[in-house]
Amino acid sequence: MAKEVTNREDNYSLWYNNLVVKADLAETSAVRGCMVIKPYGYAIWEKMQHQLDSMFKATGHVNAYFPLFIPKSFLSREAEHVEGFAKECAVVTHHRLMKDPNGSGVVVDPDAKLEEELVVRPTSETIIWNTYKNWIKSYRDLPILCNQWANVVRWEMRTRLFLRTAEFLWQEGHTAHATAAEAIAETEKMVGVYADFARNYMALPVVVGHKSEGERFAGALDTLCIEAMMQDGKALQAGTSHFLGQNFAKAFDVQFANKEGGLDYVWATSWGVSTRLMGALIMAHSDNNGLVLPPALAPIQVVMVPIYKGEEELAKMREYMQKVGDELAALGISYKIDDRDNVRSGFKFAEWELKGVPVRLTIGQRDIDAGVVELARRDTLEKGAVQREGLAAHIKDLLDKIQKNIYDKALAFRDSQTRKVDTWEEFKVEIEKGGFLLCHWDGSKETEAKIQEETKATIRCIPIDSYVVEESGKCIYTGKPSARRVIFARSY
RNA sequence: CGGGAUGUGGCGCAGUUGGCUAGCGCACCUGGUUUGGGACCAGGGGGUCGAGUGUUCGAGUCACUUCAUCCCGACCA
Repeated sequence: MAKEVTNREDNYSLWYNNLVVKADLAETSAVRGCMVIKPYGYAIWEKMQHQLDSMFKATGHVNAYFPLFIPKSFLSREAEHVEGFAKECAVVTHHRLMKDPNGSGVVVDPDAKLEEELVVRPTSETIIWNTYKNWIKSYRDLPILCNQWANVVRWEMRTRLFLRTAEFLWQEGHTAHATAAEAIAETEKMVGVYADFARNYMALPVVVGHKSEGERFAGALDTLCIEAMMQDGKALQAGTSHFLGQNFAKAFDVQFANKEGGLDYVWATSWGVSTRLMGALIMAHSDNNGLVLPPALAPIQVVMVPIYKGEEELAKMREYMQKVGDELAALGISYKIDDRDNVRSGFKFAEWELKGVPVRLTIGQRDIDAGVVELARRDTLEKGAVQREGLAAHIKDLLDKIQKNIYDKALAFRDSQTRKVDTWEEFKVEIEKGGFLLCHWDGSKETEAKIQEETKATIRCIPIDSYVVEESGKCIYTGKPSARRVIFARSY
């Protein structure tokens, strides 16, 4: 039988697409650019959601929900914001269908035209700030620290499962503060939460940094981000946290009475991560055998496959494996007993590897007799016998090791693909090889645009916690002075 | 919206210069033998060839139109 997954090395895009489909994560839908997230894929997303949500709660945030539809006029209140999103909005113009008078089927009822068109939210700043206006009168009403879990629509020209779909799931935090300092602190705090989540749960090494002016969120004064590197050397923006200044407060006239009795505009932030994180997870760790899930996000951490002959022996195995399962559950480890009788064990091995389950136990009569189980690690593909005695504790320890190993491997890869480049000639050669290029840049939007035009490389971020190189040098493109290096890369 | 390609059972494909009953692999169903790395044997079901028009005695195959999808650009979390 042919391999389910094509080789990463042959065609990274095709490999990625096949993997997503074969591992039962998602598939394209009948609607252009949209995606069906299948139960297994959604289970991973739910793990992410729950972890992120608890981290948001721990930092004082609460959840709320705002409308899907945004009056067109709201979007245009903030000039840069509308410019950034206008080209990719889905617009609702009518509210009723009718029978086609000239044939069969239905047509849009021309009499049901909306007075004002509604935009399906590409992001919720405008509708939320229009709401916050009513919530905020005094400094005593601040801060407001809300998050919403929602879907948004951005009508992209070209889509790719998880990484860029016309509709996607995400969370968006929107906060309101009395002072700029407090809002900036919030922006920094939340990008820190994202970095923590990416590193410790997704096992994804990320660089925290500032976006350049050209890459900044439409309407923000500053955008902080986490940037990751995929196994093909391309960069992926995995999360953003924006300091919005008073732009939205001014656009929606949100003022509050300060302690001194004067009126001030509110300071705002917004921050979000999306199902794109699923794409990052898949592309960062998977190999040619399929998905590799970090234990912290694996819906199933341990799968047990019985080896048996006949009903009677299967029943015995079930009983034996259930005891192992109970011990695992007692330590908070999720497991699955794959007792399907209609597929062979070899098939099961391959299938669970494809789905990225971190640990597999194979148990047959000869293991029981010897007081061992066969244990296979997904991350290293090693397998060997482990004593039945103390098995659950051993696995608990092992899951931590696997989590760390996956992170270390990704980090080592990223470091190996990151290098300093000092001349324009060298830059043009190196960018073709992929990876992060640490370069001096004169800080201008124009230079960044020209470099992008000529090489398709963008400034991923001005790093603040990894690859920080504060040194004077000359811009690789213009030769003008520069005080630090920034990260250039091609990106998704 | 520009450049390129592809549409044939659920999926992946073959189908020579138009020709007879449209094939193959995987998957599926039935029976049996198997079961420690994606089993094997036998039997079986399922497609009018993206859609439309035309040329022809005859079209999966040729022409035109149209739709859809994918890739490369522009756009992007």
